[in-house]
Amino acid sequence: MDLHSIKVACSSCNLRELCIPVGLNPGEMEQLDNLIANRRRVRRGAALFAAGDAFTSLYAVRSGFFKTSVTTADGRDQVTGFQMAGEILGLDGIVQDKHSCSAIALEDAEVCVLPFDKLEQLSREFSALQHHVHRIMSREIVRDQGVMLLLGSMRAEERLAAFLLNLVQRLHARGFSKSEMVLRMTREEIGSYLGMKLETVSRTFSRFQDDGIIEVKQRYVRILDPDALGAIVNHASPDGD
Amino acid sequence: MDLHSIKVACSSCNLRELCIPVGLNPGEMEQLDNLIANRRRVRRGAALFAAGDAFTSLYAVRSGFFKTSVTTADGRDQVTGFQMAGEILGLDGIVQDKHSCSAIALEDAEVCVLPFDKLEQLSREFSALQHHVHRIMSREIVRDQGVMLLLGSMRAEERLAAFLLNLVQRLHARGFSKSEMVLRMTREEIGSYLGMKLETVSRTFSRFQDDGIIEVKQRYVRILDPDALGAIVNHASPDGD
DNA sequence: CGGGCGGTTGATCGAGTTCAATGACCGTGG
DNA sequence: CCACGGTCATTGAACTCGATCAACCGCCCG
Repeated sequence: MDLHSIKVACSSCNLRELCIPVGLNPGEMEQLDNLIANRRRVRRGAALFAAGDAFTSLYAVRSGFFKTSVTTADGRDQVTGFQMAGEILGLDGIVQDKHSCSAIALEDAEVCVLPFDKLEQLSREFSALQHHVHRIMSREIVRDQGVMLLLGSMRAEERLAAFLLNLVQRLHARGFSKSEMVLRMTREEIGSYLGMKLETVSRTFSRFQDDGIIEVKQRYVRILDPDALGAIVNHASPDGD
Repeated sequence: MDLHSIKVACSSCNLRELCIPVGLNPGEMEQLDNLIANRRRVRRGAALFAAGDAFTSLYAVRSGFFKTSVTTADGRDQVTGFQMAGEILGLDGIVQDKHSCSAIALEDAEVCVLPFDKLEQLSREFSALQHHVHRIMSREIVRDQGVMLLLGSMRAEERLAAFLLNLVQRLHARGFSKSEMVLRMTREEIGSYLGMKLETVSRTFSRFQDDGIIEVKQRYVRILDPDALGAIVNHASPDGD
């Protein structure tokens, strides 16, 4: 029981500057503490929720790392995102009262469970919380637009460069290095997310390494030349203007 | 003045079964009527809002047809969606109080302006409206996941087939034909949305026509064999299982 | 120490892009 | 009413990037 429902407080959480509590005053945060039913542990490889599951709650990642993916009728699937501490999972479930994607832990993880009916109730009382919920959903929409841009109009090198910069930037916001990281996902998962095959991901990593832009050793990646990476992202055509 | 701010009522709108009012009782709908500041006309080719514009309102498409698109630093842009009557525009603006994409009218259009602060206020009073706003945002997130799936893991034929079926289905929900349509966008815009070049779009149209699946004449499209189109979408590999 | 999963690298292939020319449609003005 | 210009669409031919097929490596864990 203790393992699967641990009472915690947003007000004392070290993610409060990144997670739901952002911008709430102490009184509002206390209400939020009452909302959070419990935490839930998810083992590496296990699903927090799967496509088709009934929707009841949103989840705030407390520790660990997730991927979300959608699946077609014929079995192919597409990774739609990777989520780390402080990020919110489950927004897809609201429309149809069931989840349309699956969330799988890529390493042992822990999430805070936010029963959605209670969150709505509390949002009606506190306009700051209400607006914050709206912002979180809008942020997800904007993020998705960015992924569409990436998938629809970037070449392999640009996609991987954008992916690495995005990842390291989010890790940095959580206190990790600005230039080093250990990837939590396989080449195949990166490929699925970026719309390319695992071999292409691997080759592109190698090319970046040969060019002295990054250092790669399996899951470990170090960015040596962030500017070069940035230049790759927003400079498609190989002309020199 | 009259041309640009026309008072209207959701309660008497013929889109009330598709738009914001869905599921609201008469009292709630009356409140909604007070919310809607006015309508706004947008000429073909003009922007309802552009990336970077201050966010103040959501917009419900009353008539006409829009595209939304995002632009990279280096000038490429990606069409992220097409919107028709009853659909909501502007959700991307909430996070940063400014729009991150542009909405361009593909034909003369009219929208209902929904000031977002007032919508939030009203949502706090009426939980049905609140939940409905959440559903609209979640629906957009799920739609975006579908586009990612399309862009990340489908081939040209599948993308176009999925696109045509989606479009005709939405038109049918609005009382139009189940099999015929006139496209409001160019081949280039379709290509941008689907992550392919206009020539490929055109060639794929021609191939579908040669196969007797559709009839195409410029912007006019008639679906002759919807099942074949459906089979193309969720049956990637050309093996016969 | 051996088995297996994940990753790298090479060789070949092909879907879709690119470049280019032609054709259809539409509004405008002579 | 028709000629003209412009935009949008179609089609062909050559090319290219990334996919596919295949072999091998290396790291981790039992």
